[in-house]
Amino acid sequence: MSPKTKAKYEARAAIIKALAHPTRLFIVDQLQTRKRCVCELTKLIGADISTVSKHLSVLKSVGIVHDEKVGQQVFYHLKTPCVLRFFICVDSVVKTNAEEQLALLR
Amino acid sequence: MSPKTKAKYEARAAIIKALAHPTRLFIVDQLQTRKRCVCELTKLIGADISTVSKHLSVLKSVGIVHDEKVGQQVFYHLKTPCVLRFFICVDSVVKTNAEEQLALLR
DNA sequence: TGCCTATTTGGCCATACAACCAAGTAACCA
DNA sequence: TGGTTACTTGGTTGTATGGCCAAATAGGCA
Repeated sequence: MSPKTKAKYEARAAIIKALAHPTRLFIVDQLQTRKRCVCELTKLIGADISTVSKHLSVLKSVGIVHDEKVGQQVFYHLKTPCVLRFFICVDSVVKTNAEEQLALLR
Repeated sequence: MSPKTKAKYEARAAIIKALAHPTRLFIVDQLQTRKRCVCELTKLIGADISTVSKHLSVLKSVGIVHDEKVGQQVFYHLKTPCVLRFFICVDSVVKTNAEEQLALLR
């Protein structure tokens, strides 16, 4: 693989890597409808606020979300809603796997 | 997050995690046109064959690729081509990031 | 059968990740 | 100004990942 090709796939992988965590996928899904502050996401997720803050900074660093400070709160919103389309494909893979698993039991 | 919700996002994350590596993204891209054996992919990638084999097993374990043994060779093919659509969105994120980076320099 | 080729698996090591707690920063309010 | 709330950052620890080498497995051919 040439250095140029390698760099291309590394750039892509960095974005996908940022999505490759259940909590971050949940966050992306929650931001689908509206922007939310860290405190709200923390309540929904049920982890330490520092953990949630770090997940958000991962998503922000690759440009998937954007943040906006309003008073003492920081609101995050989805910058690239196209990532939501991932779910459609991913869910179809999950479903196919489950069906194949079932078929094996017959 | 309820246990059920958590399980849903964990299942999704497992699929995305399998894609979150430059070499595996390259493999998926290469399988877009036709199935290929491990040896061919190994040449294209330029890593140890054991490394490539492990990457393929990661993709296989989550149901993104399928393998088929023909003689001494094992051919892998893309089982869920919808993952190729990820690239469109991901590349747009990469491009936007680059543009914003440029804008900062002005 | 015995060798050769293709691939997988196990072992090892270095690095990266995710979680929590604790400490630091920033904005608002009394 | 001093306290409170909201958030981020640093530190630590355990676990997962990715790479290579070496060994094991499997199919084909002499």
